[in-house]
Amino acid sequence: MQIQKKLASAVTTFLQQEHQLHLNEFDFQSTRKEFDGDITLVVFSLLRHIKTNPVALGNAIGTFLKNEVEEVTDFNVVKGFLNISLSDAYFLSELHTITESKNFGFSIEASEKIMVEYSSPNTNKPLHLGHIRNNLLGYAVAEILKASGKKVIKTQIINDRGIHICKSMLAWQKFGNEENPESTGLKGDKLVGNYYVKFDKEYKKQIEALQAEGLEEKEAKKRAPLLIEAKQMLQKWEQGDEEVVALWKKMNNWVYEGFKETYKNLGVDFDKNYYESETYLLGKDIVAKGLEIGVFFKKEDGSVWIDLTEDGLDEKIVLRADGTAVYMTQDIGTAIQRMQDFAANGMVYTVGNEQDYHFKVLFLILKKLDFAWAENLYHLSYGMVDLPSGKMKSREGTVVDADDLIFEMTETARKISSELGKLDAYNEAEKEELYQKIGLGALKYYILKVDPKKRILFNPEESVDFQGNTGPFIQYTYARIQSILKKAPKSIAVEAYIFHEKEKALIKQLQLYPETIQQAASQYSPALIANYTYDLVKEFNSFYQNVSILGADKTEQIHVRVELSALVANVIKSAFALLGIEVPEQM
RNA sequence: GGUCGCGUAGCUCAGUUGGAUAGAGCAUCUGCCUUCUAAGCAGACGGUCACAGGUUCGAAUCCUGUCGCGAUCACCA
Repeated sequence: MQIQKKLASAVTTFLQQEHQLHLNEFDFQSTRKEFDGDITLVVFSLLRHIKTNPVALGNAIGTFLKNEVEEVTDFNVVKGFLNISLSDAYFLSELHTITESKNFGFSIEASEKIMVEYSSPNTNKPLHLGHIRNNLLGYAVAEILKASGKKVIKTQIINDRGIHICKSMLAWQKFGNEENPESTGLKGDKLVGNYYVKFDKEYKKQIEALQAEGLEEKEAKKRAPLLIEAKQMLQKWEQGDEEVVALWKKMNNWVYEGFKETYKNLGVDFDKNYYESETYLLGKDIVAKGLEIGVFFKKEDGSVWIDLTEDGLDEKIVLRADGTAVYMTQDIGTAIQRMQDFAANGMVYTVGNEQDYHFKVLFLILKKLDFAWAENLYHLSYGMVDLPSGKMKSREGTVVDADDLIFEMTETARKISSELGKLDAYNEAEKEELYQKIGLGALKYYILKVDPKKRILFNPEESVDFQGNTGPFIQYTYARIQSILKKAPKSIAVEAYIFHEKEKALIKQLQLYPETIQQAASQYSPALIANYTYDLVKEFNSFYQNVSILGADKTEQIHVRVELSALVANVIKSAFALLGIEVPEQM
């Protein structure tokens, strides 16, 4: 903030003149509501350098600022806090500055390029609430990074191969009767997911049968024919067996069609998809090279490891004894591939906190392999979404399905909107669109307002709120402002003005938007944007309810208040766009 | 057991380089629609900031220990 710099430099001058002290950094904070003033200098921290009474020092600085800085109109000192009041002229000029700035809050795009990975689903089951959190976080962080001035490439790696994929393939082959999305009317990902569950059910039956014959559980699990067949199928797939590959392609395509629909409904997208089937062998060369230069070492059985004990971690395998790739091998390869493809400066991985250790190791390995960009890798680790009953488990059917949840949110929005009955001007199609906006807004805000690293307890019995600190509340405020703007007179220039306290509070809150974006970007936290927006909206509603805008006494009041309202609306829209939430013109 | 994360009002959450009397929403209660949309506003009630020490002018915030919850420690991903 400009004024803060100006005040700081004045304080520097004061300390130099009066105390022969050279200080540039001071502790400013916004003045708390219960005190008079707009900005506060914390005098306490200066006492380290000047042994004096904080109140006396505060008064001296206050007097100096009032005389020397034209924006300062008054001050008061409470304990060690110097509360400074700023002039109406200052607020007026700030208001105009914000109005005139293009893309207020956004930084100009620099050359730095960041890849953001998110979603990265398995192709054997539909997306669930956990994926929703992942998708919303990844998308929002990508948008926030863009706003903060970075170039961003959104990507995902689709986990389209492996034993778990073969399980659903096998179950379909055995029990599917050639069922397909058309014949069943099921979404492709749902259909395939059903067979994944089916596999597990039949597999468990076989285990039980074997146990009844006297086998130990562990042994029974290994010997169950279905698992053996699935493993064989995986081998065939790796050998390129035509029939298996054809089935694999067919079923994966069903899943992709399903995902496409879910992503569309969720409003997320990607610039580039990577497929594990195309990348899982990458990394082997790197491991070979790393072995040569001594970053890795080989054990007697031929497996390759890295010793991270000096870094406080363990030994970690990077290649199996039989020479096949593990997850880590693939991730090393994919990271390098991506950097080659896009010449990015860094990468953000949106992956749950259960993989904290994996990414710690991955980043460390890449550093040891001496890739410069390895310094700029970040694991956007987020907490699990749990149910009151505990963890969501696809195989046990205890998941909250993404499509179902989106549908239910839309239905709730429909129900509430109908009861309120304010939408007579809309036709049916417009109403549908609005219910989607509101329902999704509620869901997205509900998830994004929480600090990513905290886990979320989602209770399906208690529906997501539409009142209070919620998406719809903020959307509603936006809609209200639009209604005012439609009725507002043409704007005129206002030269002088006496501000209402609530107007000043709004300008102060608006000023925080640019730094909030920077903070959210550097901390990879959409929650900061959500909380900022909520504070802004809360402030606006108080203003709206207590101060007449279009019915104000003086014309300049109408104009300033309309201008202020328009700015608030713009920032709501802008901030919500960062969260992937749309705003309605009316609701 | 080792490592990492979390613990703030009945519930869900803010509180960011350590700052004033710890804030919102939900729930409960009280007012406010004849004025710009009441999905709102104004107010009441509600706290041992898990616990115990320490650092200092000042700690929910930093340090140490304890307890509780979660994750992780696979030739799984």
